[in-house]
Amino acid sequence: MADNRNAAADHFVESMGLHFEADGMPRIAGRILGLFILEGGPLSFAVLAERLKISRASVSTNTRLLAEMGVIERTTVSGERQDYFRMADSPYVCLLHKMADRADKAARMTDQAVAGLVESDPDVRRRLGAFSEFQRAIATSAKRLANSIRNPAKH
Amino acid sequence: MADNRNAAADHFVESMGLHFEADGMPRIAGRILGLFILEGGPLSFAVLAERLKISRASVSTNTRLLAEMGVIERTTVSGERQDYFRMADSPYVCLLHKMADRADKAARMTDQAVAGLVESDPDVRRRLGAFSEFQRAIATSAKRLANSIRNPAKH
DNA sequence: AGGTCCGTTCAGTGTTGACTAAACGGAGTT
DNA sequence: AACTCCGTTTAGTCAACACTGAACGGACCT
Repeated sequence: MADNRNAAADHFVESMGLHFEADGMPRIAGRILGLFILEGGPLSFAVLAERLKISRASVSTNTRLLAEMGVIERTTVSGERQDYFRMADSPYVCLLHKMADRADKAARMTDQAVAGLVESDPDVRRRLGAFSEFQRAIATSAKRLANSIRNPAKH
Repeated sequence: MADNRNAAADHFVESMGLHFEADGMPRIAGRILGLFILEGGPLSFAVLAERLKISRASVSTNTRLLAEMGVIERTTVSGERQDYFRMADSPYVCLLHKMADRADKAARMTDQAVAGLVESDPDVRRRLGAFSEFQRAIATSAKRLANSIRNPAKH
């Protein structure tokens, strides 16, 4: 049967699950992405549930999560009632944007703290500024990487 | 009293806790780092517990976590039996290294999957290669950023 | 020795969140 | 209409883990 994948593929799917989990995301979302990297082509809702041995509810939740992140896209197949999914054109760019957003948020939060300080100890401002700069550096670095992926005219 | 900080400072400490929690780390670790950014100077074990209103057990666990990450360092004060902690010289570089390590690990994991494939569908190899490249790009980007922080002789 | 001040470890608690099963609603088919 | 095939939502379960209190052990002082 076609789903009798070899051990390396299974291990990859599982590792992607753990990698996602270490990132604070649902393990199943990682497994789904892993399966798409391996299988590529559009996969149906039902196939995802069957291949990964997960409930339809988990498929629904995690496909939506991945779709909102921009990693996969929902498609349809003519003559089919089922939903199908396929990888987005630039599946990884959105992950970088997400990283950049989080860092930007932390930077803004820090700047807000600086603005709200009553005291003016220069050391405090310096340390807060250093952290804010650090977060902004992460954000710009992630954005730059995202752009270089979008148009590979760089090198 | 000296610990009657203003609201902005308290809010910053709490926000750092949430920021860390969103990263999959203990909330208390973030609060401790936030307090160090604000207070700077060496803080004693007991002061950390008192200021943040957390148990000594939590202080023990999370200071060790931050120390292992390289964000803070354990110090001593002459004539004092208590442990003291202060921010490391480059507190944020280690965070970048940690990020780089995770990406490198994912890249290696992916390459391992490629090596273990029995089939040779070029599309599968291409997609796996793209993901591996993506992770390696993150790793090198993080390392570059770490270096630029270490010696700001850049740009 | 006893006593005090430390930090760590361990058992227990509480909470968060992923995951599931079942109920639900919508759309197509008969 | 009733029926079937979908995907979503919701209530509930389960496991992981942060956090605490208490017991522990080590170091210093008397």
